[in-house]
Amino acid sequence: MQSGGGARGSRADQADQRRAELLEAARRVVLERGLASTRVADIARATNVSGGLIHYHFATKDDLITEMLRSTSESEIHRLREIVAEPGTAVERLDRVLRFYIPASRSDQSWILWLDAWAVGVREAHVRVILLELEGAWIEILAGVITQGVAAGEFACDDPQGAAERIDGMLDGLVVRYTLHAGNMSRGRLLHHARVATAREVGLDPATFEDRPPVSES
Amino acid sequence: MQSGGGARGSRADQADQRRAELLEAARRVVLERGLASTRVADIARATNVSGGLIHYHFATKDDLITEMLRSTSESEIHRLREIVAEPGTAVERLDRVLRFYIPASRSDQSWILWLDAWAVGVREAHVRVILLELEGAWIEILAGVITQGVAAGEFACDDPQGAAERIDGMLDGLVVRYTLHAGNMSRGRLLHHARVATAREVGLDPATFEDRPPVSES
DNA sequence: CTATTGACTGAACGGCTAGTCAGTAGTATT
DNA sequence: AATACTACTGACTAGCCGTTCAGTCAATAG
Repeated sequence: MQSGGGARGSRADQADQRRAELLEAARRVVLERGLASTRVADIARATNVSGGLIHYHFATKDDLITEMLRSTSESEIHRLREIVAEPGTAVERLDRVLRFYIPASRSDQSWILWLDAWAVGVREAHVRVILLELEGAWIEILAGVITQGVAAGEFACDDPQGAAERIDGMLDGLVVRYTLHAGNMSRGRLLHHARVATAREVGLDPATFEDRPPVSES
Repeated sequence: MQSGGGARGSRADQADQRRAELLEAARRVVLERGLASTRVADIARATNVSGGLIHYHFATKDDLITEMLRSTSESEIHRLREIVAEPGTAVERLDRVLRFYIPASRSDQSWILWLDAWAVGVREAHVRVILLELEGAWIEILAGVITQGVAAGEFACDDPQGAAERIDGMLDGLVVRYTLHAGNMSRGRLLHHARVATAREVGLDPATFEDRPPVSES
């Protein structure tokens, strides 16, 4: 006689909702204060909840943080897959991926999370797994778009996997520079670098990317 | 205790030597345990010294860590400058820089330090300054070699600064991948990527780098 | 010689924080 | 209505860790 109807007020739903709320709060707090300075009490305060409740839903702080990283990674991968699935030429879809990679502005701090996670991932295998999945998805999707572009005759590239790894690596490194020293690397310059290097990898004139109209028009 | 070999007996020298010893121990311990898990007591133990002595030479733990990062960065920059100063064609010197960038083996963990430092640098400006100097030196030196190669007629590149930024970024990103998931990125593949992308940036056939006979390196 | 300074020790302090637990209120079950 | 269960609270605890400090010993100065 379980209340299988799944009404919004059911206890199972309430618990799931609270868990999601705590994960989201954890993400916000970690972005704001950094992983090393984030306390369980900070996350509790950000949710207007007692400290004890955190440990009712998550056995340890590590569990909470790890699940937060996992859910963030999964949602990034999901959005990325949506973005490449949208219609367009391979050039358009590839450029969309590049623009999605790069923080929209200085206030977009989502990359800070991964800088923190890299440092933790060096020591903790379960975090490393999440990072590997995220980076693997990026490379796989980049390689897929390139392969499709080659098949469509848009690109010339005899090693799409290698090209994807190089592009992904370059973006990672440049975003670090952008995140850490925004004064020395504007978003425009970052995007320019991404497009120049990508154009070379797929055998196009860099202007092909640069000159694309910013939004659909006409 | 021991008063060294005679000339090094003075108290000022003793203090300097102890400071250097503590910095070096701090570096070893941080590489081994990670920045977040490094305790003052760990560094004291690694030096066979009391915990109190650390604070006799360094006001706070942060001071010690920051100075350790600074001295490590400075010595890396110094070695890098030596490497480019050695004679050879621009191709040879550029390839030497690439090989110096990439960890010699899995046991070369020096990059772990910078992964930790990136995460800290997001929050702390004095660490960020050190990172900016280090990355700036790399880019400046890469751009210098490329410019010289262009002048010598070896390279074709109309934007050496941009090329250096892209190469530096790609190396950073790929080394992260190598450090975190060595199973997915061998040193050979990393070096291959570096050479392919660099060759494209300076207008050479990638085989130019690949086919060079292995030169004894430091 | 005595006085002073500098390097160093080891114990102790105090602030901080992850995790615990007994209790409460509200909801589903019988 | 009585019972059982679930989400939640807030006070508490245990232990970690940076920092301090009184005191020791050797080297140097006067």
